[in-house]
Amino acid sequence: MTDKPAAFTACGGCAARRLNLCAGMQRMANAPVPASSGRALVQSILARRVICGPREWSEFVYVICTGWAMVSTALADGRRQVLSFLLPGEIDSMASLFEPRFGRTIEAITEVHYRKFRREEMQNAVFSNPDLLRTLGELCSAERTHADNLALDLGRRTADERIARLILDLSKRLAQHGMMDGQMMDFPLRQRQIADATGLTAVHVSRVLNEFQRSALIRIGERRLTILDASGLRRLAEA
Amino acid sequence: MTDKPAAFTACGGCAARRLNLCAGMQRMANAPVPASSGRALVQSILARRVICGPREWSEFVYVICTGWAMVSTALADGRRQVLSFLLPGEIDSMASLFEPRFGRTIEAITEVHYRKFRREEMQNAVFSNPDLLRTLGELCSAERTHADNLALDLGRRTADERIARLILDLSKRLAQHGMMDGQMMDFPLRQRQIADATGLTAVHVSRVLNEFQRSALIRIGERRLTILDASGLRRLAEA
DNA sequence: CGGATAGTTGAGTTATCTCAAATGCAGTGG
DNA sequence: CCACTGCATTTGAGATAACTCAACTATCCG
Repeated sequence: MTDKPAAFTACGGCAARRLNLCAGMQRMANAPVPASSGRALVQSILARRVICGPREWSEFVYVICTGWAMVSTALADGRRQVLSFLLPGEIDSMASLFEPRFGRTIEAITEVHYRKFRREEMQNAVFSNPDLLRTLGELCSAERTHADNLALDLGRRTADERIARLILDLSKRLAQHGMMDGQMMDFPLRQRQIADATGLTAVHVSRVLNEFQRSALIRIGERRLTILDASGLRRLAEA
Repeated sequence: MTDKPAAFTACGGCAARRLNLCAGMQRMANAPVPASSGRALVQSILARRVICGPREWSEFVYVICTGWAMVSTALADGRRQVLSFLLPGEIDSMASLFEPRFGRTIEAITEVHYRKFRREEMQNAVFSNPDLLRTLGELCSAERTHADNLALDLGRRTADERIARLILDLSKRLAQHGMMDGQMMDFPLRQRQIADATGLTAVHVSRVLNEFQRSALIRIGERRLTILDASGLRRLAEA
């Protein structure tokens, strides 16, 4: 829970596109903390810690600055569905700009630096700036597309397809952030988390991932993933 | 494709809540067509017809006035996922207020009367009225909740749970529209459509539905559904 | 170093799917 | 009005993708 303005250089430069906070909002993310807000709004949190719990009424909107986070919902009996992984510059949902989002948990996957904006201030900023308003629309639209694809994945695609698509989606988003090292990327996800994102079990994820490695599609190790055969992977995913 | 202002009385009175267009927008739905728009914006369409195709660039936002419609995405090989069923007063997605929604098909399930608003006019109306703006936020939030639940259903719930929940969700929404007749409701859905909404096959939907009937939870016939044992159904759904 | 967490692998199970045939029902055209 | 065609539903039988359980190993973290 320390102030770390230095950490923000990481989100300054990237040309965010899809679920990301685009230019306008990124500017906000990097802006100095408004004098009006009486507390430091920049936070850092350890891997695996909860950033915002499902029953927490929060007056803040959270923006990831560095690291990976995830958003999930869960059932009383422990079944859990990951709704999205958040990369730097991303927000848990446009909807949280309007109302606190009950039932969703945001947690850190790696160590995360994030920034909290008072919902009200953020709303005012957005609604008073036509530029930001347009951005809002685009993000809303992108978010909807993401939700649609998730439903299509979970409802209609096979395990292989879902996992291939997850890998490709992450690599694409990381590339947009300039976070790909050739075909290699950071890959801090646990198989359990992949399972909860794809509606599978961890055991099955393990089998599929190993099958992918045996077929020389990808290579995983040291918490990093290399795409060896992008077109093969895409063929699997596009089905 | 005829003008049918009379049809709108049906959407005038209901206290819309979740995905519905609430008070403010309902007022818009019932307002006279702006003189500026050079064509009749009220349409009627037969059951099973497509209202807006997946590749169609539409400058309109569609609001259902009477009847049931559905929104879906599909894969090239025919696999299809229904994203939501639309009841009177509902809009396909808040996001369509900002951008045309490619990849989604809106089709009529029953005969449908719907209204088209020019996206731009609707945007202007919403952004110039703080009341509508608040409504927008609520709807955005409700829509996100719906999407989250859909993912949780498809990824983590059993067939029985999904189907029980679909029935309860529809009955709840119909009740909000004053469209329940005691425990009885219109139920124009084909099993194929239920299957595509729940990520199952039509054959399996048939089995589950019959099992529900054998257990005296529900009763289906004549395109109507009666909930015989609401608490039993809820117990199944809540898992 | 030691305990906890994460990943692998095998064997057996099951929810759901596929295929297929039989029946019902609705709309069409003669 | 009826035969005809096409869709929707039901039901059975068998197949399979993904799951569960369980044991083992590897990796991480304090």
